[in-house]
Amino acid sequence: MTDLYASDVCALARALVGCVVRHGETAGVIVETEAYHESEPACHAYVGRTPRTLTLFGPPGLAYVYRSYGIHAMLNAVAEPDGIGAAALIRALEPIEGIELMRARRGRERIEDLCSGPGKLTQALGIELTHNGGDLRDGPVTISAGERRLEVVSSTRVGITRATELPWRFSVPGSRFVSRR
DNA sequence: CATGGGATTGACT
DNA sequence: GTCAATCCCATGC
Repeated sequence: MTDLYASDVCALARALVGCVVRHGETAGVIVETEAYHESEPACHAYVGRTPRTLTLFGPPGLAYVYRSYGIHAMLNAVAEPDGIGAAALIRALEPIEGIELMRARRGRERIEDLCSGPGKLTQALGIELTHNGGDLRDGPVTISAGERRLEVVSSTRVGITRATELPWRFSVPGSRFVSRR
């Protein structure tokens, strides 16, 4: 895992599928990710270093958490060597621990509704903007190797308006826990 | 200092 | 299918 973070952001995004995100009592297996790199305009780091994007340019293995649409927190794993702005967005999880707590935080019962989207999973795991800049190897939010080997397919990213042609979305085919529209 | 947009979600027609 | 919620911060005057 440690070496993976420093590698190419697409390789990291693909490798993260099947890994386990944990925060406190809650945890889930990653089933969907997307890669973002400073060289393409969909990435926040495209505009260069700003107060908001500082974490993206930091050392690999950090959590980059930002607020989207004024409402939702988004969890990313910073990739590539220190000084390069890139990160893998965690888009969906299969819930495995703390499911009752997730239900309470989400106000939903169906297990498919708990973590099937980037804004949903941060709410379910209780991840906030204060976790921005934290180390994913030390916590409080951690990512660790999973036990299962999952099939992974790539496709185009969703919810963006620029660089929409890049096949930088990675997901488990047929999983009922991926985000859907 | 004012403004506008966004890697989304859920409620509603 | 449409649309509002809501806030950080990048950008421009």
